[in-house]
Amino acid sequence: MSIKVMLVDDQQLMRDGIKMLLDLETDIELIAEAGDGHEAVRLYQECAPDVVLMDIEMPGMNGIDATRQIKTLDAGAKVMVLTTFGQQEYLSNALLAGAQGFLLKAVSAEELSQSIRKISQGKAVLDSQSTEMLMESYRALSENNETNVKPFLTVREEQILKLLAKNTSNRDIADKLALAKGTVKNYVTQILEKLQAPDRYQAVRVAKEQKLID
Amino acid sequence: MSIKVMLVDDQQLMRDGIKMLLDLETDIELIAEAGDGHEAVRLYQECAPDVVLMDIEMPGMNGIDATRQIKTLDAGAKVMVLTTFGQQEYLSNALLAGAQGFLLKAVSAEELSQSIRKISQGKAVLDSQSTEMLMESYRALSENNETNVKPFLTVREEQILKLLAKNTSNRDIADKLALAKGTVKNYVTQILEKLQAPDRYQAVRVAKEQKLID
DNA sequence: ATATTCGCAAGTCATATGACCCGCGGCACT
DNA sequence: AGTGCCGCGGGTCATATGACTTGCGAATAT
Repeated sequence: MSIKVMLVDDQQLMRDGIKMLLDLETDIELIAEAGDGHEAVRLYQECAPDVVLMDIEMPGMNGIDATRQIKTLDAGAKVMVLTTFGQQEYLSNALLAGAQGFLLKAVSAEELSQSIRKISQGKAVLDSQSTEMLMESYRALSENNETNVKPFLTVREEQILKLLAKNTSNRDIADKLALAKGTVKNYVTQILEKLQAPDRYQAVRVAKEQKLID
Repeated sequence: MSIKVMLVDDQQLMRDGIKMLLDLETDIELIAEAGDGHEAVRLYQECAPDVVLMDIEMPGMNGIDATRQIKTLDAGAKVMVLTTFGQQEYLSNALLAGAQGFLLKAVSAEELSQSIRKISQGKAVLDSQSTEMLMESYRALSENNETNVKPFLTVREEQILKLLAKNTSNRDIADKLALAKGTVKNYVTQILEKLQAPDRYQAVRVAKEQKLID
């Protein structure tokens, strides 16, 4: 049983070239072609290909939006984005749209067919350059991620956290510290955010775990 | 010129196995072996290998810390982490420690030697399963990342941004809007954060690009 | 002419406030 | 009993303030 592939690209020449390459592979069958996003979505429903090769820059609907729509229609769809330019933004958008694969058109024919086989088995596919970019982005994001950088509370926040641990109401905390009730609520919200807790009770639990109090 | 590889793993058997595999490759030369992190760091400086194959779970210093140290000594070091278990945490830590490669020991001999060649050329290497995990993590992080969800300004912020665009000083903005100077500064800071700009001038530039003003 | 100091603009951070929303329990009206 | 309204606690958000830091240029001292 050969792998059924749909090819989406606005350039006829590119489509023809890829068609030629895939013709050489006995286990890969090109069953549909589309020239823009709308056509791609329509044809996907009609042909149910195993793998979609998706260009990004296209007139009408672009490849990212098309990918999103196809993934909405069929969460199991396997979409490999295939693009000339490896901007970080393209990669990011492709992944967020749900693509499992992302290749630059600079890849060799051999690499393309191997990648099609991989993605058809449900594996994720990324070329080296994009892997590098993704790693970089991941590092940058991790470092910025507030869950990593905000575990510590200010003096006021700690005061209030201690009262929370004694099950004190906002009203009572406000009286004790001579603050407006709204102010206390605000601090509680801050604490919840910093401790990644959904409410005051969980916050106290987390704080105890992390030895911030008691 | 063959690729000089250092192998770090606490299990003798694993080292011997990999040695055998690499012996079959004429362009890959195993020049050093270490059984824990400390030895790895020491030997790295002595032997200056092109590529380090690094296990994670080891007695004494683990592979993650060793990777971090090696990358501190030599930012251009090429470290490929090679591990039995593909936990998300291992992958994340390896990347944050600076590894360019991450492979599960489930890979084939063929894949290992190909990966060594790739990483020696400065390319990033990830096996399919880890690629999948990294994509997932990236998606999760991106969604939580406040830089993506906060492009919009409040009424006050917009007011102030417009004045910034006219090159107004904090003092003058404060007078015009009947606010304390500190308040204005605070709004400016918020705007900078939301627009991802380092200062007021860049903020205005970004705002114009994104059609938020003018 | 150079070094020092002073002041100011910009920016960061903790603090503070109230408007608003949501869910829930009690209470009145039917 | 059912329905609807009220009050209240909890939580989020925009707003507001001033203490503190830093970089820079102008004034002053050497």
